[in-house]
Amino acid sequence: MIRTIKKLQDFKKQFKKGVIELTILKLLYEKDQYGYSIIQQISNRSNNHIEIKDGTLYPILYRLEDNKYIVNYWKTDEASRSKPRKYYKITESGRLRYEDMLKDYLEINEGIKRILKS
Amino acid sequence: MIRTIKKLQDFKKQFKKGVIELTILKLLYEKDQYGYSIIQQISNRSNNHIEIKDGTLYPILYRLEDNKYIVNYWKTDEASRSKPRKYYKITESGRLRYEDMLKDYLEINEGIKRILKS
DNA sequence: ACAATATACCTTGTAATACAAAGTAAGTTT
DNA sequence: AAACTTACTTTGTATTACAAGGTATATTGT
Repeated sequence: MIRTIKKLQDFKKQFKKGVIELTILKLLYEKDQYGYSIIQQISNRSNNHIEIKDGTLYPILYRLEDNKYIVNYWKTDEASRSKPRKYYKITESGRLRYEDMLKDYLEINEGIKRILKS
Repeated sequence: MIRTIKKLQDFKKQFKKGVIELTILKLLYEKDQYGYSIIQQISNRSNNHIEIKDGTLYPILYRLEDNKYIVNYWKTDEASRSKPRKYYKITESGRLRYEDMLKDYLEINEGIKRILKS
């Protein structure tokens, strides 16, 4: 049998699969945000344990938008900037999505915990 | 800008990415097992919250084997069966791999928890 | 004022993952 | 004998996060 040997993926990267979307929805659930700010918040609130790349974030935002979970609008901040930032806002269906995801996440997490202990 | 709209993947499936490997290594860390038994144990110990398909498990086992984290041997059980089963055994490097993965898993998990609460 | 860095957004291509769906064959149950 | 479960295998596919490239404006240091 011929099998090409594949290098195992970095596991931090693996563990992030799926949960990034969950964390993004959570942050937008809390308040409207622009992309760059989401990246920083995820990094800060996770004590720098979770870092996501902008090249990862933006495609996820478009995906969420295509699926009507979020919508965007451009906004120029009063402060000093002249250049507007692209803000994202969660929709009602996005909130439901988040709640469903969270439920499943907690379930899977509970299951894993049970396997890992003992 | 043209983007093909992609349906978002079932999230239970997503959350499993990466952690399946971790749970398999954990079970083999405990004792030698054959493939089918691993599937059942993951299901049982997770209270049926995590179900993996045989078409998912076996390729992972081959992957782990290619990477020298596990080795296999055929064994015929005394009991009654005449057909041998393919047992897998974790290697020393597999144990290290498990410990590294666990560390990262817990770290990511802690980070996510911090983002989700509040 | 100028350079360097940070902010903010975007796109293309790629490797890895879990699964569906198919198959083979030997046990066990009815 | 038929039906079901156990046990292992393979091929093809959708999705995901990222690397690596890009553009352009804003801010900071000297």
